[in-house]
Amino acid sequence: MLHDPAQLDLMFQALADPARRQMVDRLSRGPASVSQLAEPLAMSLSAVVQHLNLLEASGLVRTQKVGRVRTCQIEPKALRAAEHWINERRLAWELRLDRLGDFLAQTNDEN
Amino acid sequence: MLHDPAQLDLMFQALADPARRQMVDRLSRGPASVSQLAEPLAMSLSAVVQHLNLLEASGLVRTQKVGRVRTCQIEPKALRAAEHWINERRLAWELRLDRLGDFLAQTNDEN
DNA sequence: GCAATAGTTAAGTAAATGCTTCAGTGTTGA
DNA sequence: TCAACACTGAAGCATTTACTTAACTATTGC
Repeated sequence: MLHDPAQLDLMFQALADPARRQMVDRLSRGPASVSQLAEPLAMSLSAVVQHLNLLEASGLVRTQKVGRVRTCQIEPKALRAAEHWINERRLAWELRLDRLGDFLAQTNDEN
Repeated sequence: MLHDPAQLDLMFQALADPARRQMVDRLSRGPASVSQLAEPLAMSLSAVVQHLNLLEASGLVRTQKVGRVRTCQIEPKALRAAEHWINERRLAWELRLDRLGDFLAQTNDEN
């Protein structure tokens, strides 16, 4: 489910913006309201809400509104999906290098 | 070096585009020339070169030109840096959840 | 030498992005 | 009840992005 390309697209796109990464960073230390997320950022609350909506659409953040405050938290599954994508590619490359190394070592032995 | 925010910015931005992720995916299976990278993509070679330049600027891909062909390969260190950023945030969150779980279990025991 | 190959560069353009301000809505506490 | 609070949504705008085409350079193989 989390591996469908469209969702992956939204996630990486969400992580591409420094303000949004800062928000994720803040949320990694615990839940926060929209205003709390906005506080360290040099932009209007409205802008923060727009970023937050993107983060939520990407699945990286989940929010729930109680009364007038919207509380946000990280969705670790989504983070794991992004992590996983990168990890698979890196591992593929590194395993390839290993096999190449083995091959070279082996052909060296044969001399 | 690889943890400076500007570089991280470039990397996540580079990964945000599906065409560029496809290029990284291709490169995870081994080095390729610009034309080889372009082949499965529905866009001009020129567009591919522009994507490639971004990937190189981000540090995710290293290229070297021999004669008239530019050969590209993945830079696993950069991938690891992106992976690491995500992993740290996710772990921070999950450890927090664990501590919270422990706390709740403990306060439950006391009843 | 010269045509084909492999890539590069510049200029232009349409669409997307990251804001802003302003005018709301619903909630809460005194 | 009513002002302050916590957000929300729409419109507008400047910038950036993801392309395109077209003209170009440098290599290679015959």
